[in-house]
Amino acid sequence: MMDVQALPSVARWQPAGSQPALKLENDERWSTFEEILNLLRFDGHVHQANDTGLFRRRRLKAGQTAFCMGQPFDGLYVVRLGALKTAMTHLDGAEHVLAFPMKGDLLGFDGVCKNKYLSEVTALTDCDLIKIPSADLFSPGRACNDIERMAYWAISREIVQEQTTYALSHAAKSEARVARFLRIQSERFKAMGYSPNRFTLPMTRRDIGNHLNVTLETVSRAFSALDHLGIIAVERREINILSLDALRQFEK
Amino acid sequence: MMDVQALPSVARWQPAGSQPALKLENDERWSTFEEILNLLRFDGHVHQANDTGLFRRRRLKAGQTAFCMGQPFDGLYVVRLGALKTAMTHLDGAEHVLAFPMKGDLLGFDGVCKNKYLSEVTALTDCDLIKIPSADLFSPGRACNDIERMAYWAISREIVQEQTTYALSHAAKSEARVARFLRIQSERFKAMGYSPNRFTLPMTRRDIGNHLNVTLETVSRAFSALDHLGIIAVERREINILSLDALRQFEK
DNA sequence: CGCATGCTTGACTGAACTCAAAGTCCGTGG
DNA sequence: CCACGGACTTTGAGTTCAGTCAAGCATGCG
Repeated sequence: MMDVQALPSVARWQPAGSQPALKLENDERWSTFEEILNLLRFDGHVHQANDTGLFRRRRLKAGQTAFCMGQPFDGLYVVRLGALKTAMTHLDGAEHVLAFPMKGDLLGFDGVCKNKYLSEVTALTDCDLIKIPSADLFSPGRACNDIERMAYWAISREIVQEQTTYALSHAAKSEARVARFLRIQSERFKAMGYSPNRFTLPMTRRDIGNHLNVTLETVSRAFSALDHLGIIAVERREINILSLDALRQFEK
Repeated sequence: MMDVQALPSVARWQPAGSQPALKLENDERWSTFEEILNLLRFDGHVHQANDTGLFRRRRLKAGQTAFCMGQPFDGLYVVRLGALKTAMTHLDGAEHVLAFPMKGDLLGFDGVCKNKYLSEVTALTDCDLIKIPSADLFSPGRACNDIERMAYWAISREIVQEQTTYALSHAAKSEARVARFLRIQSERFKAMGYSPNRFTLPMTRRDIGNHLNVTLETVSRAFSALDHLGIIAVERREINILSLDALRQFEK
Protein backbone atom coordinates (compact mmCIF):
# COMPACT_ATOMS: atom_id res chain seq x y z
CA MET A 1 0.00 0.00 0.00
CA MET A 2 2.48 2.57 1.12
CA ASP A 3 5.17 3.21 -1.40
CA VAL A 4 7.96 3.61 1.11
CA GLN A 5 7.99 0.14 2.55
CA ALA A 6 11.63 -0.50 1.81
CA LEU A 7 12.91 2.59 3.56
CA PRO A 8 14.39 2.79 7.04
CA SER A 9 11.83 2.74 9.78
CA VAL A 10 11.87 6.40 10.54
CA ALA A 11 10.99 7.06 6.95
CA ARG A 12 7.88 4.97 7.15
CA TRP A 13 6.56 7.34 9.77
CA GLN A 14 2.88 8.22 9.54
CA PRO A 15 0.68 9.77 12.18
CA ALA A 16 -1.27 7.14 14.07
CA GLY A 17 -4.87 7.06 12.99
CA SER A 18 -4.17 8.59 9.61
CA GLN A 19 -6.14 7.46 6.61
CA PRO A 20 -4.30 4.71 4.70
CA ALA A 21 -2.27 6.87 2.34
CA LEU A 22 -4.70 8.04 -0.27
CA LYS A 23 -3.45 5.99 -3.19
CA LEU A 24 -0.50 8.26 -4.09
CA GLU A 25 -1.30 7.65 -7.71
CA ASN A 26 -0.68 11.32 -8.36
CA ASP A 27 2.97 10.74 -8.91
CA GLU A 28 2.99 13.46 -11.49
CA ARG A 29 5.29 15.94 -9.88
CA TRP A 30 3.13 19.04 -10.11
CA SER A 31 0.60 20.63 -7.82
CA THR A 32 -2.15 23.11 -8.52
CA PHE A 33 -2.64 26.39 -6.76
CA GLU A 34 -5.80 24.99 -5.32
CA GLU A 35 -3.93 22.13 -3.70
CA ILE A 36 -1.61 24.63 -2.07
CA LEU A 37 -4.56 26.58 -0.72
CA ASN A 38 -6.03 23.41 0.71
CA LEU A 39 -2.76 22.34 2.26
CA LEU A 40 -2.28 25.72 3.91
CA ARG A 41 -5.90 25.61 5.07
CA PHE A 42 -6.30 29.08 3.65
CA ASP A 43 -9.70 30.40 4.64
CA GLY A 44 -9.75 33.65 2.71
CA HIS A 45 -11.36 33.81 -0.68
CA VAL A 46 -9.48 33.90 -3.96
CA HIS A 47 -10.38 35.08 -7.41
CA GLN A 48 -9.72 31.75 -9.07
CA ALA A 49 -7.72 33.56 -11.69
CA ASN A 50 -4.58 31.58 -11.01
CA ASP A 51 -5.81 28.17 -11.95
CA THR A 52 -3.45 28.01 -14.83
CA GLY A 53 -0.15 27.89 -12.96
CA LEU A 54 1.37 24.63 -11.77
CA PHE A 55 3.97 24.24 -9.06
CA ARG A 56 6.77 21.72 -9.09
CA ARG A 57 7.07 19.21 -6.30
CA ARG A 58 10.21 18.03 -4.62
CA ARG A 59 10.77 14.69 -2.92
CA LEU A 60 13.09 14.30 0.04
CA LYS A 61 14.23 11.13 1.75
CA ALA A 62 14.54 11.08 5.52
CA GLY A 63 17.76 12.75 6.53
CA GLN A 64 18.14 14.85 3.41
CA THR A 65 18.19 18.62 3.68
CA ALA A 66 15.79 20.83 1.75
CA PHE A 67 18.15 23.79 1.94
CA CYS A 68 21.03 24.98 4.09
CA MET A 69 22.06 28.19 5.72
CA GLY A 70 23.65 30.53 3.23
CA GLN A 71 22.20 28.88 0.16
CA PRO A 72 20.73 31.39 -2.33
CA PHE A 73 17.02 31.98 -1.96
CA ASP A 74 14.98 30.48 -4.74
CA GLY A 75 11.48 30.26 -3.35
CA LEU A 76 9.14 29.14 -0.63
CA TYR A 77 8.08 25.58 0.05
CA VAL A 78 4.81 24.13 1.30
CA VAL A 79 4.96 20.76 3.03
CA ARG A 80 2.68 18.30 1.26
CA LEU A 81 3.71 15.20 3.19
CA GLY A 82 6.11 14.25 5.96
CA ALA A 83 7.84 16.02 8.82
CA LEU A 84 10.97 18.15 8.92
CA LYS A 85 13.00 20.19 11.33
CA THR A 86 14.33 23.71 10.87
CA ALA A 87 17.43 24.80 12.74
CA MET A 88 19.94 27.60 12.98
CA THR A 89 23.61 26.87 13.47
CA HIS A 90 25.57 29.36 15.52
CA LEU A 91 29.08 30.52 14.82
CA ASP A 92 30.44 28.15 17.44
CA GLY A 93 28.71 25.19 15.80
CA ALA A 94 25.88 24.91 18.32
CA GLU A 95 22.57 24.14 16.71
CA HIS A 96 19.15 25.37 17.72
CA VAL A 97 16.02 23.61 16.53
CA LEU A 98 13.46 26.26 15.61
CA ALA A 99 10.45 24.21 14.58
CA PHE A 100 9.15 20.92 13.26
CA PRO A 101 7.23 21.76 10.07
CA MET A 102 4.63 19.28 8.92
CA LYS A 103 1.89 19.01 6.33
CA GLY A 104 0.53 22.42 5.43
CA ASP A 105 3.41 24.44 6.85
CA LEU A 106 5.38 27.03 4.91
CA LEU A 107 9.17 27.00 4.67
CA GLY A 108 11.88 29.35 3.59
CA PHE A 109 10.58 32.82 4.20
CA ASP A 110 13.66 33.78 6.14
CA GLY A 111 15.47 33.75 2.79
CA VAL A 112 13.78 36.81 1.30
CA CYS A 113 15.57 39.34 3.45
CA LYS A 114 19.19 38.69 2.50
CA ASN A 115 18.32 36.67 -0.59
CA LYS A 116 19.72 33.54 1.00
CA TYR A 117 18.26 31.07 3.44
CA LEU A 118 19.23 31.67 7.04
CA SER A 119 18.09 28.41 8.50
CA GLU A 120 18.66 24.79 7.69
CA VAL A 121 15.83 22.39 6.90
CA THR A 122 16.21 18.65 7.32
CA ALA A 123 13.67 15.96 6.52
CA LEU A 124 12.87 13.76 9.52
CA THR A 125 10.79 11.44 7.39
CA ASP A 126 10.36 11.06 3.67
CA CYS A 127 8.82 14.29 2.49
CA ASP A 128 7.04 15.86 -0.39
CA LEU A 129 7.35 19.62 -0.79
CA ILE A 130 5.77 22.03 -3.23
CA LYS A 131 7.92 24.88 -4.43
CA ILE A 132 6.67 28.41 -4.97
CA PRO A 133 9.47 30.01 -7.00
CA SER A 134 10.52 33.51 -6.03
CA ALA A 135 9.64 34.63 -9.55
CA ASP A 136 5.98 33.95 -8.80
CA LEU A 137 6.19 36.11 -5.72
CA PHE A 138 8.08 39.11 -6.99
CA SER A 139 7.74 39.43 -10.73
CA PRO A 140 6.23 42.88 -11.25
CA GLY A 141 4.42 41.86 -14.40
CA ARG A 142 2.28 39.30 -12.67
CA ALA A 143 -1.10 40.36 -11.42
CA CYS A 144 -0.97 41.28 -7.77
CA ASN A 145 -3.52 38.83 -6.57
CA ASP A 146 -4.12 35.46 -5.08
CA ILE A 147 -0.57 34.22 -4.68
CA GLU A 148 0.41 37.45 -3.00
CA ARG A 149 -2.49 37.35 -0.64
CA MET A 150 -2.00 33.73 0.21
CA ALA A 151 1.70 34.22 0.82
CA TYR A 152 1.04 37.10 3.19
CA TRP A 153 -1.49 35.08 5.05
CA ALA A 154 0.73 32.02 5.31
CA ILE A 155 3.74 34.01 6.36
CA SER A 156 1.74 35.74 9.03
CA ARG A 157 0.64 32.37 10.29
CA GLU A 158 4.25 31.21 10.40
CA ILE A 159 5.15 34.27 12.45
CA VAL A 160 2.34 33.56 14.86
CA GLN A 161 3.41 29.97 15.20
CA GLU A 162 6.96 31.04 15.77
CA GLN A 163 5.94 33.53 18.42
CA THR A 164 3.84 30.91 20.10
CA THR A 165 6.71 28.47 20.00
CA TYR A 166 9.04 31.06 21.38
CA ALA A 167 6.58 31.80 24.14
CA LEU A 168 6.35 28.07 24.68
CA SER A 169 9.98 27.85 25.56
CA HIS A 170 9.30 30.44 28.21
CA ALA A 171 9.19 30.24 31.94
CA ALA A 172 7.58 27.21 33.47
CA LYS A 173 9.35 24.14 34.70
CA SER A 174 10.73 21.61 32.29
CA GLU A 175 7.86 19.18 32.79
CA ALA A 176 5.41 21.97 31.97
CA ARG A 177 7.27 22.75 28.76
CA VAL A 178 7.14 19.16 27.66
CA ALA A 179 3.43 19.03 28.47
CA ARG A 180 2.86 22.16 26.43
CA PHE A 181 4.88 20.74 23.59
CA LEU A 182 2.72 17.63 23.54
CA ARG A 183 -0.47 19.65 23.68
CA ILE A 184 0.64 21.75 20.74
CA GLN A 185 1.70 18.69 18.76
CA SER A 186 -1.72 17.26 19.46
CA GLU A 187 -3.41 20.38 18.13
CA ARG A 188 -1.26 20.34 15.02
CA PHE A 189 -2.13 16.73 14.26
CA LYS A 190 -5.76 17.57 14.75
CA ALA A 191 -5.47 20.53 12.36
CA MET A 192 -3.93 18.21 9.78
CA GLY A 193 -6.88 15.87 10.07
CA TYR A 194 -5.20 13.18 12.15
CA SER A 195 -6.02 11.91 15.60
CA PRO A 196 -5.19 14.45 18.31
CA ASN A 197 -4.89 11.70 20.93
CA ARG A 198 -2.75 9.06 19.31
CA PHE A 199 0.23 10.02 17.23
CA THR A 200 3.86 9.20 16.58
CA LEU A 201 6.48 11.83 17.14
CA PRO A 202 8.78 12.17 14.14
CA MET A 203 11.69 13.64 16.10
CA THR A 204 14.16 12.35 18.65
CA ARG A 205 14.27 13.25 22.35
CA ARG A 206 17.39 15.18 21.59
CA ASP A 207 15.61 17.35 19.03
CA ILE A 208 12.70 17.96 21.37
CA GLY A 209 15.06 18.90 24.15
CA ASN A 210 17.04 21.19 21.92
CA HIS A 211 13.82 22.81 20.77
CA LEU A 212 12.55 23.33 24.32
CA ASN A 213 15.95 24.23 25.68
CA VAL A 214 16.26 21.29 28.07
CA THR A 215 18.39 18.16 27.89
CA LEU A 216 17.21 14.95 26.32
CA GLU A 217 17.31 13.27 29.73
CA THR A 218 14.92 15.85 31.08
CA VAL A 219 12.53 15.24 28.20
CA SER A 220 12.68 11.53 28.85
CA ARG A 221 12.06 12.01 32.56
CA ALA A 222 9.13 14.32 31.84
CA PHE A 223 7.57 11.77 29.52
CA SER A 224 8.02 9.06 32.15
CA ALA A 225 6.54 11.29 34.84
CA LEU A 226 3.47 12.10 32.73
CA ASP A 227 3.15 8.43 31.94
CA HIS A 228 3.31 7.36 35.61
CA LEU A 229 0.66 9.95 36.41
CA GLY A 230 -1.64 8.36 33.87
CA ILE A 231 -1.89 11.54 31.81
CA ILE A 232 -0.27 10.05 28.73
CA ALA A 233 0.97 6.64 27.61
CA VAL A 234 4.40 6.68 26.03
CA GLU A 235 6.15 3.92 24.19
CA ARG A 236 9.22 5.20 22.46
CA ARG A 237 7.78 7.71 20.01
CA GLU A 238 4.20 6.52 20.21
CA ILE A 239 2.18 9.00 22.22
CA ASN A 240 -1.28 8.37 23.57
CA ILE A 241 -2.86 11.30 25.33
CA LEU A 242 -5.20 9.93 27.97
CA SER A 243 -6.34 13.23 29.45
CA LEU A 244 -5.87 16.42 27.53
CA ASP A 245 -7.29 18.39 30.43
CA ALA A 246 -4.75 17.00 32.86
CA LEU A 247 -2.06 17.79 30.31
CA ARG A 248 -3.21 21.40 30.17
CA GLN A 249 -3.15 21.63 33.95
CA PHE A 250 0.46 20.60 33.83
CA GLU A 251 1.47 23.53 31.67
CA LYS A 252 1.36 26.00 34.51
CA MET B 1 16.04 71.57 22.13
CA MET B 2 14.25 68.32 22.68
CA ASP B 3 10.55 68.66 22.60
CA VAL B 4 9.86 66.19 25.34
CA GLN B 5 11.58 67.96 28.19
CA ALA B 6 8.55 68.02 30.41
CA LEU B 7 7.87 64.31 30.26
CA PRO B 8 8.87 61.71 32.83
CA SER B 9 12.46 60.64 32.60
CA VAL B 10 11.89 57.38 30.87
CA ALA B 11 10.15 59.26 28.12
CA ARG B 12 13.13 61.49 27.54
CA TRP B 13 15.14 58.45 26.62
CA GLN B 14 17.56 58.83 23.74
CA PRO B 15 20.44 56.60 22.76
CA ALA B 16 23.73 57.98 24.06
CA GLY B 17 25.75 59.59 21.32
CA SER B 18 22.73 60.31 19.15
CA GLN B 19 22.71 63.41 17.05
CA PRO B 20 20.89 66.25 18.82
CA ALA B 21 17.35 65.55 17.62
CA LEU B 22 17.25 66.86 14.09
CA LYS B 23 15.00 69.83 14.69
CA LEU B 24 11.72 67.90 14.63
CA GLU B 25 10.20 70.73 12.66
CA ASN B 26 8.45 68.15 10.55
CA ASP B 27 5.54 68.02 12.86
CA GLU B 28 3.22 67.50 9.95
CA ARG B 29 1.89 64.03 10.69
CA TRP B 30 2.63 62.36 7.38
CA SER B 31 5.55 60.41 6.04
CA THR B 32 6.57 59.62 2.50
CA PHE B 33 7.22 56.20 1.09
CA GLU B 34 10.84 57.20 0.74
CA GLU B 35 11.12 57.91 4.44
CA ILE B 36 9.77 54.46 5.18
CA LEU B 37 12.34 52.89 2.88
CA ASN B 38 15.10 54.79 4.64
CA LEU B 39 13.85 53.86 8.06
CA LEU B 40 13.70 50.19 7.16
CA ARG B 41 17.16 50.48 5.58
CA PHE B 42 15.75 48.79 2.50
CA ASP B 43 18.58 48.03 0.13
CA GLY B 44 16.65 46.75 -2.85
CA HIS B 45 15.73 49.09 -5.65
CA VAL B 46 12.30 50.55 -6.20
CA HIS B 47 10.56 51.95 -9.22
CA GLN B 48 9.85 55.32 -7.67
CA ALA B 49 6.29 55.05 -8.88
CA ASN B 50 4.83 55.33 -5.41
CA ASP B 51 5.99 58.78 -4.54
CA THR B 52 2.48 60.03 -4.48
CA GLY B 53 1.19 58.20 -1.41
CA LEU B 54 1.57 59.57 2.09
CA PHE B 55 1.39 57.58 5.30
CA ARG B 56 -0.12 58.80 8.51
CA ARG B 57 1.99 58.95 11.64
CA ARG B 58 0.93 58.06 15.13
CA ARG B 59 2.38 59.44 18.34
CA LEU B 60 2.56 57.39 21.53
CA LYS B 61 3.56 58.48 25.01
CA ALA B 62 5.67 56.18 27.15
CA GLY B 63 3.47 53.50 28.64
CA GLN B 64 0.74 53.69 26.01
CA THR B 65 -0.07 50.65 23.92
CA ALA B 66 0.00 50.72 20.12
CA PHE B 67 -2.35 47.77 19.90
CA CYS B 68 -3.48 44.85 22.03
CA MET B 69 -4.01 41.16 21.54
CA GLY B 70 -7.29 40.51 19.83
CA GLN B 71 -7.71 43.97 18.38
CA PRO B 72 -8.76 43.94 14.71
CA PHE B 73 -5.90 44.19 12.25
CA ASP B 74 -5.72 47.51 10.48
CA GLY B 75 -2.19 47.68 9.17
CA LEU B 76 1.51 47.49 9.81
CA TYR B 77 3.59 50.06 11.65
CA VAL B 78 7.15 51.21 11.16
CA VAL B 79 8.92 52.69 14.15
CA ARG B 80 10.12 56.20 13.34
CA LEU B 81 11.29 57.14 16.83
CA GLY B 82 11.46 55.57 20.26
CA ALA B 83 11.50 52.10 21.72
CA LEU B 84 8.69 49.64 22.43
CA LYS B 85 8.14 46.13 23.66
CA THR B 86 6.00 43.40 22.13
CA ALA B 87 4.59 40.68 24.33
CA MET B 88 2.17 37.79 24.32
CA THR B 89 -0.09 37.14 27.27
CA HIS B 90 -0.89 33.53 28.01
CA LEU B 91 -4.21 32.19 29.13
CA ASP B 92 -3.02 32.09 32.73
CA GLY B 93 -2.03 35.75 32.61
CA ALA B 94 1.70 35.15 32.31
CA GLU B 95 3.36 37.53 29.91
CA HIS B 96 6.25 36.83 27.58
CA VAL B 97 8.28 39.66 26.10
CA LEU B 98 8.97 38.84 22.47
CA ALA B 99 11.08 41.76 21.32
CA PHE B 100 12.04 45.38 21.83
CA PRO B 101 11.30 47.13 18.52
CA MET B 102 13.13 50.36 17.82
CA LYS B 103 13.68 52.80 14.99
CA GLY B 104 13.31 51.08 11.64
CA ASP B 105 11.54 47.98 12.91
CA LEU B 106 8.25 46.68 11.58
CA LEU B 107 5.28 45.91 13.80
CA GLY B 108 2.02 44.10 13.52
CA PHE B 109 2.51 41.45 10.92
CA ASP B 110 1.18 38.77 13.22
CA GLY B 111 -2.22 40.35 12.66
CA VAL B 112 -2.64 39.36 9.02
CA CYS B 113 -3.27 35.70 9.68
CA LYS B 114 -6.40 35.87 11.81
CA ASN B 115 -7.17 39.48 10.93
CA LYS B 116 -6.48 40.54 14.49
CA TYR B 117 -3.28 41.31 16.33
CA LEU B 118 -1.95 38.45 18.38
CA SER B 119 0.61 40.34 20.40
CA GLU B 120 0.57 43.43 22.52
CA VAL B 121 2.78 46.43 21.82
CA THR B 122 3.68 48.93 24.54
CA ALA B 123 5.73 52.10 24.18
CA LEU B 124 8.72 52.15 26.53
CA THR B 125 9.53 55.72 25.57
CA ASP B 126 7.67 58.36 23.64
CA CYS B 127 7.29 56.98 20.15
CA ASP B 128 6.45 57.97 16.64
CA LEU B 129 5.06 55.27 14.37
CA ILE B 130 4.14 55.29 10.69
CA LYS B 131 1.12 53.33 9.69
CA ILE B 132 0.87 51.27 6.51
CA PRO B 133 -2.87 50.58 6.24
CA SER B 134 -3.90 47.09 5.26
CA ALA B 135 -5.67 48.58 2.25
CA ASP B 136 -2.31 49.56 0.80
CA LEU B 137 -1.09 46.01 1.19
CA PHE B 138 -4.01 44.04 -0.13
CA SER B 139 -6.10 46.15 -2.46
CA PRO B 140 -6.09 44.22 -5.73
CA GLY B 141 -6.39 47.37 -7.81
CA ARG B 142 -3.14 48.82 -6.66
CA ALA B 143 -0.05 48.11 -8.74
CA CYS B 144 1.77 45.15 -7.33
CA ASN B 145 5.08 46.79 -6.83
CA ASP B 146 7.22 48.67 -4.43
CA ILE B 147 5.09 48.48 -1.32
CA GLU B 148 4.61 44.78 -1.80
CA ARG B 149 8.24 44.14 -2.33
CA MET B 150 9.30 46.28 0.59
CA ALA B 151 6.77 44.63 2.87
CA TYR B 152 8.02 41.16 1.94
CA TRP B 153 11.55 42.19 2.54
CA ALA B 154 10.81 43.81 5.88
CA ILE B 155 8.70 40.92 7.08
CA SER B 156 11.41 38.48 6.17
CA ARG B 157 13.84 40.56 8.17
CA GLU B 158 11.50 40.47 11.13
CA ILE B 159 11.33 36.70 10.88
CA VAL B 160 15.08 36.47 10.81
CA GLN B 161 15.37 38.73 13.81
CA GLU B 162 12.79 36.70 15.63
CA GLN B 163 14.54 33.44 14.85
CA THR B 164 17.81 34.93 15.99
CA THR B 165 16.21 36.13 19.17
CA TYR B 166 14.69 32.76 19.75
CA ALA B 167 18.03 31.12 19.18
CA LEU B 168 19.47 33.69 21.56
CA SER B 169 17.33 32.42 24.38
CA HIS B 170 18.86 29.04 23.78
CA ALA B 171 21.35 26.98 25.71
CA ALA B 172 24.19 28.84 27.34
CA LYS B 173 24.34 30.02 30.90
CA SER B 174 22.44 33.05 32.02
CA GLU B 175 25.50 35.30 31.95
CA ALA B 176 26.16 34.29 28.36
CA ARG B 177 22.60 35.16 27.41
CA VAL B 178 22.88 38.58 28.93
CA ALA B 179 26.17 39.12 27.14
CA ARG B 180 24.57 38.11 23.85
CA PHE B 181 21.65 40.40 24.53
CA LEU B 182 23.99 43.34 25.05
CA ARG B 183 25.97 42.52 21.94
CA ILE B 184 22.81 42.40 19.86
CA GLN B 185 21.56 45.65 21.36
CA SER B 186 24.89 47.18 20.47
CA GLU B 187 24.56 46.03 16.87
CA ARG B 188 21.05 47.39 16.64
CA PHE B 189 22.12 50.80 17.91
CA LYS B 190 24.93 50.75 15.40
CA ALA B 191 22.52 49.87 12.59
CA MET B 192 20.34 52.81 13.63
CA GLY B 193 23.31 55.15 13.38
CA TYR B 194 23.97 55.54 17.09
CA SER B 195 27.03 54.63 19.10
CA PRO B 196 27.46 50.87 19.47
CA ASN B 197 29.52 51.29 22.62
CA ARG B 198 27.59 53.74 24.71
CA PHE B 199 23.83 53.52 24.92
CA THR B 200 20.93 53.63 27.31
CA LEU B 201 18.67 50.65 27.63
CA PRO B 202 15.01 51.62 27.33
CA MET B 203 13.69 48.59 29.22
CA THR B 204 13.74 47.39 32.81
CA ARG B 205 15.71 44.46 34.20
CA ARG B 206 12.42 42.67 34.58
CA ASP B 207 11.65 43.01 30.87
CA ILE B 208 15.13 41.87 29.90
CA GLY B 209 14.85 38.89 32.21
CA ASN B 210 11.43 38.00 30.91
CA HIS B 211 12.73 38.25 27.36
CA LEU B 212 15.76 36.05 28.09
CA ASN B 213 13.84 33.71 30.33
CA VAL B 214 15.76 34.43 33.50
CA THR B 215 14.82 36.39 36.61
CA LEU B 216 15.52 40.07 37.01
CA GLU B 217 17.98 39.29 39.80
CA THR B 218 19.96 37.08 37.46
CA VAL B 219 20.13 39.88 34.89
CA SER B 220 21.32 42.27 37.54
CA ARG B 221 23.96 39.85 38.76
CA ALA B 222 25.15 39.23 35.21
CA PHE B 223 25.50 42.97 34.60
CA SER B 224 27.46 43.31 37.82
CA ALA B 225 29.69 40.39 36.93
CA LEU B 226 30.48 41.81 33.49
CA ASP B 227 31.13 45.15 35.13
CA HIS B 228 33.55 43.70 37.70
CA LEU B 229 35.39 41.92 34.91
CA GLY B 230 35.92 45.23 33.17
CA ILE B 231 34.05 44.12 30.06
CA ILE B 232 31.31 46.71 30.41
CA ALA B 233 30.53 49.64 32.67
CA VAL B 234 26.99 49.70 33.96
CA GLU B 235 25.23 52.46 35.78
CA ARG B 236 21.56 51.75 36.00
CA ARG B 237 20.48 51.72 32.36
CA GLU B 238 23.57 53.39 30.98
CA ILE B 239 25.73 50.80 29.26
CA ASN B 240 29.29 51.34 28.18
CA ILE B 241 30.84 48.45 26.34
CA LEU B 242 34.56 48.48 27.05
CA SER B 243 35.50 45.37 25.10
CA LEU B 244 33.18 44.00 22.48
CA ASP B 245 35.55 41.10 21.89
CA ALA B 246 35.49 40.06 25.52
CA LEU B 247 31.70 40.32 25.42
CA ARG B 248 31.59 37.97 22.46
CA GLN B 249 33.84 35.50 24.27
CA PHE B 250 31.31 35.47 27.05
CA GLU B 251 28.51 34.27 24.81
CA LYS B 252 29.77 30.72 24.66
C1' DC C 1 25.91 -11.41 15.43
C1' DG C 2 27.82 -6.93 16.62
C1' DC C 3 27.57 -2.19 16.29
C1' DA C 4 25.27 2.31 16.27
C1' DT C 5 21.67 5.01 17.69
C1' DG C 6 18.23 6.20 20.69
C1' DC C 7 15.92 5.85 25.15
C1' DT C 8 15.57 5.26 30.24
C1' DT C 9 17.04 5.68 34.92
C1' DG C 10 20.07 6.81 38.89
C1' DA C 11 23.33 9.66 41.76
C1' DC C 12 25.63 13.84 42.24
C1' DT C 13 26.54 18.63 41.48
C1' DG C 14 25.94 23.26 40.45
C1' DA C 15 23.49 27.10 38.48
C1' DA C 16 19.51 29.77 38.81
C1' DC C 17 15.28 30.71 41.46
C1' DT C 18 13.08 32.38 45.70
C1' DC C 19 12.87 35.19 49.51
C1' DA C 20 14.52 39.07 51.85
C1' DA C 21 16.67 43.52 52.88
C1' DA C 22 18.60 47.71 51.68
C1' DG C 23 19.82 51.39 48.49
C1' DT C 24 18.86 54.64 44.46
C1' DC C 25 16.38 57.54 41.55
C1' DC C 26 12.30 60.26 40.50
C1' DG C 27 8.03 62.54 40.73
C1' DT C 28 4.60 64.27 43.79
C1' DG C 29 2.60 66.74 47.27
C1' DG C 30 2.92 68.92 51.77
C1' DC D 1 12.29 73.09 49.70
C1' DC D 2 12.11 68.69 51.66
C1' DA D 3 9.67 64.50 52.85
C1' DC D 4 7.42 60.77 51.22
C1' DG D 5 6.14 56.87 48.23
C1' DG D 6 6.78 54.04 44.34
C1' DA D 7 9.38 51.79 40.92
C1' DC D 8 13.67 49.97 39.90
C1' DT D 9 18.01 47.93 41.15
C1' DT D 10 21.57 45.58 43.78
C1' DT D 11 23.26 42.09 46.84
C1' DG D 12 23.04 38.14 50.02
C1' DA D 13 21.59 33.40 51.85
C1' DG D 14 19.18 29.18 51.39
C1' DT D 15 16.84 25.85 48.38
C1' DT D 16 15.35 23.46 44.45
C1' DC D 17 15.46 22.04 39.92
C1' DA D 18 17.70 20.60 35.91
C1' DG D 19 22.30 19.57 33.97
C1' DT D 20 26.21 16.21 33.94
C1' DC D 21 28.11 11.78 34.05
C1' DA D 22 27.44 7.05 33.83
C1' DA D 23 25.38 2.57 33.21
C1' DG D 24 22.10 -0.39 31.09
C1' DC D 25 18.46 -1.63 27.78
C1' DA D 26 15.96 -1.76 23.25
C1' DT D 27 15.86 -1.42 18.44
C1' DG D 28 17.33 -1.78 13.81
C1' DC D 29 20.78 -2.24 10.39
C1' DG D 30 24.80 -4.14 8.12
